[in-house]
Amino acid sequence: MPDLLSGDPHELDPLERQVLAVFVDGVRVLGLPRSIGEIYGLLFISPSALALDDLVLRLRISKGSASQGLRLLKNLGAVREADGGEDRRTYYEPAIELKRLVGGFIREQIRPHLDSGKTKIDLLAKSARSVHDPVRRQFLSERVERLDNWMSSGAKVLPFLQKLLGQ
Amino acid sequence: MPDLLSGDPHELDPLERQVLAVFVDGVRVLGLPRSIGEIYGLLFISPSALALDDLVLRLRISKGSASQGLRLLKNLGAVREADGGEDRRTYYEPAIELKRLVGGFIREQIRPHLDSGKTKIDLLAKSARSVHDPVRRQFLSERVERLDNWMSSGAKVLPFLQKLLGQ
DNA sequence: AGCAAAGTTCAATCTAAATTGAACTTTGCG
DNA sequence: CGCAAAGTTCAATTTAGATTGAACTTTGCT
Repeated sequence: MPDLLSGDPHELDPLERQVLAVFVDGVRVLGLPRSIGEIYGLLFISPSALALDDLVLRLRISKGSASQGLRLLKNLGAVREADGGEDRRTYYEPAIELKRLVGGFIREQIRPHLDSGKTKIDLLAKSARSVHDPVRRQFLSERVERLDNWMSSGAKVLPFLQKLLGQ
Repeated sequence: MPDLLSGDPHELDPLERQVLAVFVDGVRVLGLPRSIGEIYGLLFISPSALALDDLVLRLRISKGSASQGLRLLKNLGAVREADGGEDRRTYYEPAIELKRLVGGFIREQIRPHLDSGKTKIDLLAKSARSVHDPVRRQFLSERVERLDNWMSSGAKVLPFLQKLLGQ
């Protein structure tokens, strides 16, 4: 006799779908792929920690995706291994303190770009200084300096952001 | 007799290429396409305003791309039409005040997402309240409330961001 | 008005990045 | 140890979204 409500015990219920949609949207704004939003979203709305297989089954994504997604989320500090667990699987639970999420994102996704940007701009400044035409050199130097100021402002603002979002 | 230095008078010089690379990278972090970085970057490093055709010629992008890119940049307040100009073309120049760039980005790219997120979360809260199992309802309500708090924090932080980056 | 240059639109195409899945490595139980 | 379950890796595939280009509209000069 078939299940009265849904053909698959792993199927997500409507509320879970709604939550996933919010997170899929959220991570897209941050430039992260859909699967990341789905994984974090499901962990976020699940009352108990989940193993990789649970994600594969319930989200219908591949083991590869789940594995890579969990790694990224661990690196961001957005997910941690739950201690305990009966079997030998690793169970994951979401970090739900905004402070931690923001901190991880800044550390992993923002800072590296700021740093490599700073390097490129330093090189640019050098190139600009060695331009022969003095009018052009002057103009370029001004623009490069402005670029440099933007970077500094960005770097200065991050600690404030963290403080403001720290709980 | 061929040109001694480069086959094409429109070709970008190495310094211009470096600048474009910085902007292409920069806009990618913000989730915007490469062409946007190229267009803004070229305007940023050009001593005079440029017309759509200049962008097409120098960046070797299509008229369509240039037109759409300029529209987006105008909407962001990152580019404005230069007044004057000899012919009937429209010439564009970059907005170079960080305040303006940040403001436009927040208004066009961040706020809409925060707003639609808020809406979705309100719906979620409703769904959560109508869950029958009291244990599950309690859990869901807590999580949804947390989500709501995140949104509020995000909304509250934007004015500070603007203030900190203003000037 | 008539015309050509300027600019816009959007379906078709291309491309970069996400996802898959099968082969592989690791883990730890019996 | 030997084995199966768990997890990882990465080349191949798929997909989302950026770009193109040709048809179209708009603009303003003579």
